[in-house]
Amino acid sequence: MEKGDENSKNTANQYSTNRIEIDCVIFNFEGESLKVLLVKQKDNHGNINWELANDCIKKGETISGTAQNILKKYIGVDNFFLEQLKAFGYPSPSSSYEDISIGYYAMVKTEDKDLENNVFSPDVEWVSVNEISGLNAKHKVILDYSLKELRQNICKSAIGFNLLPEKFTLLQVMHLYEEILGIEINKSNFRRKILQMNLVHDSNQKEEAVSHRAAKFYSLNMQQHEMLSSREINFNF
Amino acid sequence: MEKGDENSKNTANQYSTNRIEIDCVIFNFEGESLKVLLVKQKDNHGNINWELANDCIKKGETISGTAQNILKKYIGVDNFFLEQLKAFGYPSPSSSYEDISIGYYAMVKTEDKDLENNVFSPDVEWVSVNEISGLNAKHKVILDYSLKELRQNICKSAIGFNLLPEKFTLLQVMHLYEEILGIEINKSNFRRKILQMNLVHDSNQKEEAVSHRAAKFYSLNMQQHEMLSSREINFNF
DNA sequence: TCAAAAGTGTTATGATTACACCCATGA
DNA sequence: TCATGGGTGTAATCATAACACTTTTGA
Repeated sequence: MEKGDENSKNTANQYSTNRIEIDCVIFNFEGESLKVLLVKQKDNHGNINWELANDCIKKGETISGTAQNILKKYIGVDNFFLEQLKAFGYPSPSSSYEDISIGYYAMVKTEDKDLENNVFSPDVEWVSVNEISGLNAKHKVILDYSLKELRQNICKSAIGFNLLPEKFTLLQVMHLYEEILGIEINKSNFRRKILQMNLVHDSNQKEEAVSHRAAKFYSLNMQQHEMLSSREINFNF
Repeated sequence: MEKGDENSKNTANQYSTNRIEIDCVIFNFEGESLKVLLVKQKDNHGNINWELANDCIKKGETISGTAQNILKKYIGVDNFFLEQLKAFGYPSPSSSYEDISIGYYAMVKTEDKDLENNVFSPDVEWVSVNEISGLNAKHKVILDYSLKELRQNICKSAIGFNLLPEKFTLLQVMHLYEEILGIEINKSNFRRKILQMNLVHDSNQKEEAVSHRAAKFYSLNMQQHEMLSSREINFNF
């Protein structure tokens, strides 16, 4: 129980020698469905296994810097929303110290998703959150946690708009909330609510070439940095 | 940017050699004020410095296990609420890898606080959150984050009751919320709200020897494990 | 009998819900 | 002209806020 009585292979004795990895749950909203970027990996037996985008922390990198670099590597663009979830510990196969993952979640705008081309590796896929299978157990825990966090946070802040293009229709917003929260929302009540929040403003543009009345495009009435803190937003449906 | 090209002093090469510490913000509600346990520490120059209860991860310990052991060491009792905040990174004085703190916050019931005696060290103090000074910068960040988290979580779950004795009056609950949220709450509206939530039940006991009308004691109508998940609680004042 | 805190009741306001309806457009 | 989705209006219901009031107790 006293300090300094542990094995000290590491230069920083007295400190633990846990292995640390950064894992990113990268979200995208496309075709009415919430998707996550998964990376294909072959294990020693040649079996295919999916995992979250991840990397270890490089010399000189901060932990959030590592997460940002993972995003840049897989997504190419660099206007994304990124926030830490928490640290996850799990038994190490090779050490008596737990392995540690620091989980992050990110959101990428649909319009930025000329991603398929940018991604260096073909072993990458956007998978609907409802259709994920073969994700390793440790990453499944992080994914589930990120979904819980995402659901909570889109209700108390405007971060959900990071999944939509710059210009969007009110119904797109509604479908986003319906999909992520797994609920049905009344259309007219949703419109009234979001409009009187003064959160979006009319861009004076309309849909074109749709086979029904064209919807107005709106854009978000808020700076990126205001998203998480500030402004009392309450999307309780 | 490729894996495995970093310096590999550590046995676990390819993995980083960040130093990790577990920090605990331990809350207590006493005499109408929210307090935090701080530990006195002398730096190399003999100056007094306060820090959060902390330790490094011992061999064979999980990260949450380390946090629990910190609680046991400083508090003595072992029925406390404990939850992780997140991982914090900050520049290391001695390495090009960031140092990492995994922050936790804990709540200790007032009645369990025959703590002053149990605590092994005299260099420990309960300080009102409004009166904290001399806390080192890294721990200040964690403390501030824990307060934000605490404020959010007591509004959407019943975890705040972990700061109260088993039997409490409705006004005690109200004062707890007023103190933590830094607001004033209307008494009759608060009573109506909490009673119709069916969250507490009348214990058929009353205050004794008070120089005013004795208040009823209530107790929480919920199991510990239900606290965080489940049950739609909404303490929006 | 007074002060202090417990505890009750009432009304006004505002948000949410449910639902019916009209509008614009391409096929 | 019909189907489809965009968009408006309204009445009922429910939660909240504000505030005035009564009750119980020890000093």
